Amino acid sequence: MKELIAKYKEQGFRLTPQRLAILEYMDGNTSHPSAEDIYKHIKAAYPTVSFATVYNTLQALKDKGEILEITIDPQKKHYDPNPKPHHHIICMGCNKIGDIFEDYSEALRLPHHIVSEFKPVANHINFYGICKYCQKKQKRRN
Amino acid sequence: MKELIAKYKEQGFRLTPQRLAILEYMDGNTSHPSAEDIYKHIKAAYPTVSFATVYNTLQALKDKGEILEITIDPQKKHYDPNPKPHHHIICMGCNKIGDIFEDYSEALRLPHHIVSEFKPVANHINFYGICKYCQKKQKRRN
DNA sequence: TATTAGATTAGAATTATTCTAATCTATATA
DNA sequence: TATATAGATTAGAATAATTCTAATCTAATA
Ligand SMILES: [Mn+2]
Ligand SMILES: [Mn+2]
Ligand SMILES: [Zn+2]
Ligand SMILES: [Zn+2]
Repeated sequence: MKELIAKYKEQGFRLTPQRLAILEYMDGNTSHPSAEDIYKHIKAAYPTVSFATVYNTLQALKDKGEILEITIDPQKKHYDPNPKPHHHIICMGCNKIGDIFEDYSEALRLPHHIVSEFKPVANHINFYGICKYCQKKQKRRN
Repeated sequence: MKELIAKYKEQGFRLTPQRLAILEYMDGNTSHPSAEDIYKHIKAAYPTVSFATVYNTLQALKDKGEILEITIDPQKKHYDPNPKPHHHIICMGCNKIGDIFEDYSEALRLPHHIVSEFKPVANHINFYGICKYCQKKQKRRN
């Protein structure tokens, strides 16, 4: 975290209290928060913070490659402070997102006709499932 | 297509001209249109068609398992008349989406700690790349 | 301490999607 | 074929996520 801050300063990334709060909230956070989750959290300490700041900061961090934007929840984007390529599983009940650090890249060979149409850059596997909590909820309903 | 219509009638799925137009447009369509793409196309033949009808019909077809909703473009949902599980590659330049029918399921084993937290239901691989057209465009810029 | 490029803010705008409630119609049945 | 009606369509409002704007503020530098 301190190294992070030093690194950002070097890069001329101005460190404002709002940005520090966002960085602190994200640091090591494995909950894959949405912009709103982040906004609400930061707002507790900085009541005048705006969504624009949250989105601007997320965009800046994304551009730097420090966070990932996750496209798995059809409702909204989620953000991941772990930029190391990995995969996700989302609960179809409550949208909770889990990390999957398995490396499947060897197996994900693309067919030739695709490679001749697209230059592949990255890949990301979305697993869909039901979390333990939602499994219980389902049973209760039956 | 005719079988499709027969099948829907059996199921009590009322066949309106708007729905037929949507079905015809989707049938065999590999372009992964968005709701707006579909709306614009249908509107040419049925100028009073509404977005609500497009979304309602897509929802109904999704519920029947006849189409897939694709979460790969962070901007909007795309729809796929091919409900057979398969994967996609999206061009990071123009958002064009291609099909990948490779079967990777054997390789996509989840680690135990995930399986004990989530009951897996499905998976979908998003490949990201640059299509030929956008590759050319990039070169032109250099 | 003064300067200023860049950041923050409130609120408006935009975009995708869903909702509402009035009207219409595909289908079943007499 | 005419009628009844459950279900579909519609225009437009509402909602939700995200982006934009332009006025104000401030972190970093000198
Ligand atoms: Mn993650
Ligand atoms: Mn497809
Ligand atoms: Zn859940
Ligand atoms: Zn392209």
